[in-house]
Amino acid sequence: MLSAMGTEPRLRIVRLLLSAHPEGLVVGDIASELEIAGSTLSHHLEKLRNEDLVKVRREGTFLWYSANATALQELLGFLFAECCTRNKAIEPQTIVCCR
Amino acid sequence: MLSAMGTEPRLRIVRLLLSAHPEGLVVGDIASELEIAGSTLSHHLEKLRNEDLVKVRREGTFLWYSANATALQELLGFLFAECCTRNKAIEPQTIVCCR
DNA sequence: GCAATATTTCGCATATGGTAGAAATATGGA
DNA sequence: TCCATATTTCTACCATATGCGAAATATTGC
Repeated sequence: MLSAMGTEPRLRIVRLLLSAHPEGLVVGDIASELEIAGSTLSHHLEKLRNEDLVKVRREGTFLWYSANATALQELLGFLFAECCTRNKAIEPQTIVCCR
Repeated sequence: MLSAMGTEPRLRIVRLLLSAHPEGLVVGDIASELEIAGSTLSHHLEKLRNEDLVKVRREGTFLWYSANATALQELLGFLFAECCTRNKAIEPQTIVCCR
């Protein structure tokens, strides 16, 4: 997952999808918004799909991509555990300000 | 940072350093623990250094590498903001169980 | 079935990344 | 100064990743 989000184009895609959460966006709209060629975008979406970071649903000829909150939660949970729980490298409060 | 931690060898390095936090480890010990050739390890450590994910201090002929908590905090904070604050894709409680 | 639109797959050029041996550098001590 | 040890730099090789145009596939409506 880190690797999949570790390139500028794909991080931009994920951020864009998050900002349109939970509906997501149609491929064409992602392409025009981020100015990525269709074939290139399709390639990146495949990688995100492989890591389950995005979900797809078809609506007619359109494919709606959306961020997969569950996967992001897993990733965030893993990092949080590594840094704050399993080891005490970071204080939880420095990240989350939940009461 | 995502990219720097997005390869198996480097994620292993970071996790190992976290488990030895805050003292960290000497390069040679990282190499033998993870069974990575010295030159390869040096290459990975450079990438982690470039992203400020690790800190180094010299002690005689030894270099002690340690995880940079501040950088990890930034990364975690960014992801948390993207998923939980800026957008409401994830509920904070699902990650952190702080009272 | 055919046209129109959306998206993916293919093919290719180029670039970047990982690995590791050998040589170079750095440090401390005799 | 010279030696021993730790680590990095150099160099090369191979695999994988990126980007994109063109062609292929999928879906709907007529």
